[in-house]
Amino acid sequence: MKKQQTASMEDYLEAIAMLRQGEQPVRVSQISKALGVKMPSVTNALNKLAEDGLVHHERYGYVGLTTEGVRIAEDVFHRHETIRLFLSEVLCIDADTATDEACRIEHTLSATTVQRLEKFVEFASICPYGRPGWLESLRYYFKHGEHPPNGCPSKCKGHK
Amino acid sequence: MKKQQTASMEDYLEAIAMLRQGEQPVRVSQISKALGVKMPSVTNALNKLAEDGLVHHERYGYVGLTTEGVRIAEDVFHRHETIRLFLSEVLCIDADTATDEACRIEHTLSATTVQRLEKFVEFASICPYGRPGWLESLRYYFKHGEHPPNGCPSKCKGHK
DNA sequence: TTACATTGTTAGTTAAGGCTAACTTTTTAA
DNA sequence: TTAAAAAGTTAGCCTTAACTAACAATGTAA
Repeated sequence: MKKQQTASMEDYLEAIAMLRQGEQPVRVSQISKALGVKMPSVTNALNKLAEDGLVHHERYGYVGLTTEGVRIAEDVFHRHETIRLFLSEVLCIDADTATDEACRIEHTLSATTVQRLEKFVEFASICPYGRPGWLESLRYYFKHGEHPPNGCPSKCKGHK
Repeated sequence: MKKQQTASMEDYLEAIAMLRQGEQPVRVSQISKALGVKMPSVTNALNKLAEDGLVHHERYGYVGLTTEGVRIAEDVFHRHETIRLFLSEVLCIDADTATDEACRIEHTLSATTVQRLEKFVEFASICPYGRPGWLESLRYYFKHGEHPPNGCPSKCKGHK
């Protein structure tokens, strides 16, 4: 029953979950806009997802997620956010690119890798002594292609 | 002319480039084995790639890459290696999983992100004072879910 | 040098997932 | 309250990329 969904189907589930957060009930046209596909593609996808027990969708009516659908959507979204944060916070990729890229990678990363990335971002941001020196140093390295001349900036001591 | 190749076509180019490094001339059967697809799929792919000017392939004969084919294959391989190294060296993903995962992600990462990842791995490994303390600290964090009790281990001083 | 195994190709099928065109249902505004 | 607009669906088509079955070429061993 819990068959693995394709990247495309995961995108539909994720989009529905996002739209559900607004006050409006979710409609085919909204999903279409959100994903940049035409409405017939949405109808088609919803039929498949309904068969798999992940959405409910009455003809010409509203779209909703089943419990299992919510579970998967949240999982995808979690992967998305983890990747986006990593790209943005650690690799200093600009916000829009990071979001785009997260959308593509979120479907191909293993659970383990996502876990590690998550811990990594955590490690980088919840440092007990403020932003760790190595992260400053990394940014310097991104910019200049070499380590800072005097080693880490002052905060490295704090991190130690 | 330089039309963007699909993930699948990139895989074929990459596989051919790998096989070319052995002493044997590259054959359809080898590509088939290397990618885990049947021979007709290979023939089909080679026809497309030949049309795009990326491989040459005489019927019932050897397979080779054109200059442009080599360029793309090397680019894919470079992405692959960068990702694999990051997963393996920084996130401590085991070797086989890292390779598998790199195969999937290599097709979806932007050039910028690959560059940053590359610099990151470089930053982490070519530290002027030996393995940086924060990397040890990161591994501790992976294992125990929290920063090391006494801050970085001794090598952090070295890094600073 | 012929018979058989291996290798490669062709033709046709399937599945996913997009699209357009045409039709139906629902909503809205005159 | 009815006509037009908007929203949704259906049907049919296209592309990618795999597959099997059947056929063709090549290589090898008796």
